[in-house]
Amino acid sequence: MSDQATHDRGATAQRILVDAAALFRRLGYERTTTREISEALGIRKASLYHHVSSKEDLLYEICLAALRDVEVGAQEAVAAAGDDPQDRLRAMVHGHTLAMLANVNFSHTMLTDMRSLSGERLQQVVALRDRYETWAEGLIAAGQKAGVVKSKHSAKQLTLGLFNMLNWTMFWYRADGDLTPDEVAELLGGIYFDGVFTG
Amino acid sequence: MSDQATHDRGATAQRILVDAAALFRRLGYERTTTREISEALGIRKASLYHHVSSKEDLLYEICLAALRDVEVGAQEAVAAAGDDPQDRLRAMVHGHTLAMLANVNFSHTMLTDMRSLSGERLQQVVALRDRYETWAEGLIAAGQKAGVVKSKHSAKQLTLGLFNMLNWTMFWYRADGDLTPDEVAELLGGIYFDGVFTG
DNA sequence: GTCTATAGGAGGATAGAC
DNA sequence: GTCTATCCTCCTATAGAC
Repeated sequence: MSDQATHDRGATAQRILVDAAALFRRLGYERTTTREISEALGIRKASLYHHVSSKEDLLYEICLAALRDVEVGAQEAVAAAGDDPQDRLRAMVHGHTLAMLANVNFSHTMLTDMRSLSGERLQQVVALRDRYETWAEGLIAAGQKAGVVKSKHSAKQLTLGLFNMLNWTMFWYRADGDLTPDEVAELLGGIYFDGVFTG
Repeated sequence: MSDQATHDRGATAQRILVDAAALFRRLGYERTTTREISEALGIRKASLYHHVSSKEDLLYEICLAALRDVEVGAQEAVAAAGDDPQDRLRAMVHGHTLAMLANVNFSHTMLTDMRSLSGERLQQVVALRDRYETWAEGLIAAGQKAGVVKSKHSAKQLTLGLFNMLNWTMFWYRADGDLTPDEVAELLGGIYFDGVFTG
């Protein structure tokens, strides 16, 4: 998790977020109890509330941190990639994947348990996600305009396909698995950009 | 839902599954209460238990039905496709996508809330899913052997990419949206097989 | 096959001492 | 900043009448 993510939080509050995200990924937000979170931290359940105002607050902070980290990771990679539309798209996939997998517990929680947020907070998280996806759609549209991305489908539809390819990864990625984050990015980008068929 | 899915269930029990799956997709399994399910059916909460032995039973039946429908849909499509490895892979994507979207509430619940099953039932559902994914991996491996699928990555890794591309669809697909199931299959297959870059 | 009533437990959150 | 004790609500599931 970036320092930026937590620059205004105490060290304990930050540990709570990290431990909670690990539990949320494993058990799901609704199934995880505040008692389990406190036990992971070695304190009593009531002590949590000195640092956090509610369980839903934890979810909210995790969603914001996850979205911000991926957005920053992808956009910095693209900014460093120069002007070539294909290079920019490859950089987006690489930056997105590395940021997502560096904090896979956060990304997983955000994508699958976002629905447990209530009212305004849900709308805010959805709006942030939509803003990011619209930015990605712009990269694809630029590629189409330059003639390097196929135009059989709209940029909107190709963006749906892009996030299909990227998002599901958190369900099977393991830090101790066969593939490094770089290799995952290379695999997914290779398929998305060039396909699996020869010729 | 296929008749096969439910040939040994009463009509009411089947309605309960359908209504429960719709609620589970919208709210999540853990958040959905038996009261909400019973209200969707127009009966009292206690009356549910005449048809179903527990809330978890509902989830279990939904997972089994979802897996079986997709597996049957994909395998029948492949059987009808003949011997060409590329045709067989295209048929798999088409059959899988149509079956998944025909019962998107079931597929969504299976893929996201499977983790709420306990013990033996979870293992059983995971084993069925793994069996299906291994079958799909075999189609890809056959394509590699025939030289029509790239061999830069292993069949296992290309299969991870395939289900990335397919599974996330249920998070955004809407029956009243822009795309028909056929168009979704064409979009996702087009990207997976041939990529989005020109040339 | 559906109902009313209730058991029995767990969950999130708070009060107030230390 | 952490603790013990407790409140209050809501949940799944069952009992037993109709």
